[in-house]
Amino acid sequence: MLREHEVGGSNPPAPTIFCYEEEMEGYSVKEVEKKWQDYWKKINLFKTKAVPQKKYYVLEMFPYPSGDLHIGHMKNYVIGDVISRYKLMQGFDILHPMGWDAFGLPAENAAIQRGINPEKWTYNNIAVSKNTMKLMGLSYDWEREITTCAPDYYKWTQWLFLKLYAHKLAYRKKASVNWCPSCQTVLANEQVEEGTCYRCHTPVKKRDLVQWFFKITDYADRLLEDLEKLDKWPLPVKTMQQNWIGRSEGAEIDFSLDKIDQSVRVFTTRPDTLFGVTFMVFAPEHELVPKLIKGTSQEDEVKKYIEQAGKKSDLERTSLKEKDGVFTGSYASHPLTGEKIPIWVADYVIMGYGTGAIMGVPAHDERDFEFAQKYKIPIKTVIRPKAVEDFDAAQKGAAYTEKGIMVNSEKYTNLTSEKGIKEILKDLETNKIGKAAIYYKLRDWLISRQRYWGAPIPMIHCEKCGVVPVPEEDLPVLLPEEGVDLTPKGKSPLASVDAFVNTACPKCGGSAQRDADTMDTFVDSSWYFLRYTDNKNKKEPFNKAKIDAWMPVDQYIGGIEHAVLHLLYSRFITKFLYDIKRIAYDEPFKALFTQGMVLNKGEVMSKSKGNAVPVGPFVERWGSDTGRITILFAAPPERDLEWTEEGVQGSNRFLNRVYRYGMQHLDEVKHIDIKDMEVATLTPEELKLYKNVHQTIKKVTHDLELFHFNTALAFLMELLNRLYRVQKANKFLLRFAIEKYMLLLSPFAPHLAEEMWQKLGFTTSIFKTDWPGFDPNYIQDVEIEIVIQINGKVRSRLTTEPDTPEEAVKNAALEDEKIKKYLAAKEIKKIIYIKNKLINIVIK
RNA sequence: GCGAGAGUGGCGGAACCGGCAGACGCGCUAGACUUAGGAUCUAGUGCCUUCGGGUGUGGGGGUUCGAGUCCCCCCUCUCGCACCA
Repeated sequence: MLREHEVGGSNPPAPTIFCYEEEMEGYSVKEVEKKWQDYWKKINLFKTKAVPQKKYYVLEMFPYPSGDLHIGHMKNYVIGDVISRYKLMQGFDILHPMGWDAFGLPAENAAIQRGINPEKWTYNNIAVSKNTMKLMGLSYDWEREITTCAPDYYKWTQWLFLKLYAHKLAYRKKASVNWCPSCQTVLANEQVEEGTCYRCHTPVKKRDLVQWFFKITDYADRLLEDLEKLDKWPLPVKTMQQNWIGRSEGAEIDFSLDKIDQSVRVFTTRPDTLFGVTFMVFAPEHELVPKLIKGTSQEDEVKKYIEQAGKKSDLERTSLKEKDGVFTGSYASHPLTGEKIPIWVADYVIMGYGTGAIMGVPAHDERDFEFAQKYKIPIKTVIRPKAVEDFDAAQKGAAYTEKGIMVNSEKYTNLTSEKGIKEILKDLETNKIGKAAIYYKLRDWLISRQRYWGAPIPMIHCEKCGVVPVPEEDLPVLLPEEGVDLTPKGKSPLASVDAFVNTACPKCGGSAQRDADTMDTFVDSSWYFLRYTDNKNKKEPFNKAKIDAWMPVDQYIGGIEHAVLHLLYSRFITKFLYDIKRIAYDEPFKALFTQGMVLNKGEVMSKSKGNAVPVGPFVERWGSDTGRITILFAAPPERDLEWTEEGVQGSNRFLNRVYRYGMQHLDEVKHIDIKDMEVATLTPEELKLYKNVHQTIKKVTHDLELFHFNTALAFLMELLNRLYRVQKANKFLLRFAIEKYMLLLSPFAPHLAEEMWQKLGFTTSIFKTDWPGFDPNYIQDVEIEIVIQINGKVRSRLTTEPDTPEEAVKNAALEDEKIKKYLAAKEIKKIIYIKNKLINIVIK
């Protein structure tokens, strides 16, 4: 018995596992798979057509080349490979490329820790990964390979930056940003998970820094609305994007201030609660706070509070903490009643959303309620539930947050919330103290990184001319290879490379400095799927005709972890390129499939956890086909999959059985042409098998369309079991069954299917053969079983021809011996007949 | 707290519109072939049973001739968001 740790290990393989057919000497899976991989390459099977007629673009998320690929990676690629081969056999012109998301921190860390050049490290890893992919026999067109850290790729990433800049969608601003102290760089909002860095899970800190942003918020509405177009995306991903964009409709309302001759703007989704405002809260970072407290008795206390709040991380400020705050000693006046409203500072209001100031309506907002209770601020009810005449939130001890009927609201009293919102907005607008507004949770995409191994931001800082873009013809701005100290010091390593930084201003020719930051690697991957369509173009990122011929991606496959990262960024960049008329589609991925993870001993398979099963040694021992079947059969692909030794053995057993069956009958069927088969001469038993083949073609095809690979394989196993049970059969029928069987199996176990195909005497690749169709005339079974129920319980069965009329079935059922026994002296109330399925006799 | 998804044998998982629950595989049991079996083949395998049958899809109720599937309530788990005004 193999122990689990031996899977893919270095033990010499047992010969019976290693061979499809134990009797055949020197016949190893390894050699057979190599043979067909070489053959596919030789005949250019996966070469992309320059001009596709009927295109199909299938793509798996490209990996970061960390070296050894493990089974978790393999799952992603195998799913894509099945689809690609299936579509190929259906006559599509396929684009199925692969590449490397090659910029990123691990290369830099390896360089720091072990003194290896990041470029060298990365290209070594690419070589290893690529070699492993070749062992898997994946159907990539390697001519289309791209590498994001190669200058001929990142030149165009920089080009993209310049285009965004030209359209005012790339800008620089000072902002409070997320800083990861471990990675020593800033992060975009999407890259912070529960207050920690998505990569290393160190709690992030806030820092005020000048950084480059992409204005993704300009696209918030379209990114949200167009989710509706993505009917072939999984709902959870769409929901996550929807929540992330976080659109809310409401109003901006201005409150005038007593201390200074300025008003403060708040955002609220509930203008109908305006009469319930009993206080205001400003975020500690709000720009007006210093002005408000200047010279007051509260000044010191407020300053102290702000200072403390500033020290806390986001996590400490938000999670599970009782709200606190301080009174500023200052007041605002109510825009409609003129009432004096006390202004507080509290860190439950954050600068990052809305205007950084809120109107406090404790009666109708849970957070405001909690705050008001703590500081004994009045709670004034202005909305009542429709069904309750006199409602008081303070008495009830909880905020009423639903919509309802307005009360205590002067002329608006007795209006519904919906009506009241409209009326109040109208009046605010007339008085120019408020208007309808829509706010988003989505923030602009912070793309500067203070690290070396990324695409340099193509910008130059000139004392005279300000920020000047590098002219397009000067791209790429190359990363310096010499004299770079990579040790993180909180600023970009490039900043201290004089030869890189010092340059001439493109505008005035005077001395100037290059921007020393590099771009977020998610910028690299936000457009890579476009480059595959024209990966060798030296003049432009892609040719218009070529990209329009291939885009959008028909089927994208990857992990759900990119739901609001890569997938959102890619949609944004695609829409931008559509707007500047570079591409004809404004959504990059027509269909998305998110596969589940591979677990080993209950934990996600990963190198760092030490439970990764590397693909190389595994394939070496068991073959790629066995790995593919194990992955595809064990669970539906969207679900997590527990990798087990038993699963591997079962899959290997299945493939051996397929091969053995083929070999057993090879002599018999080798020279048969199925065109000579006469279905009319088949015996009833043979006809049944013939129909089984047609039924299997139908079911496997159907399941492939739905990504139900596990059930498709179950049907193939079932058919194989039936074939084994047939002792003697018509040669033509056997040939027919084996041929169709190999075709159906080929997307799943391509090497074995190709091998058998050749043994059957074919001289062209099985993948150049049409996917089999079924004859609808041979789908229905020769005879069917009808269940006889009494009061819904199965009591007997009868066998009959399909579509037997109701009367005949009824009579037969009533004549059934077992049934008769149940019916003795009972009154039949009614009989329900479901054609070809069951008959239910209802008795008293 | 909000949002999404899921709960079916010893295990992974099947079951289209409400119509035979447990396909297929693993594991297990017995047998065959064997020097051997960790190969292969055959048969069996939800649970209980007095061998008639009873019972069974997280728990409880309901609709229906009939519910894993539809409706209501509750429990558990996974994932995402998390003071979003």
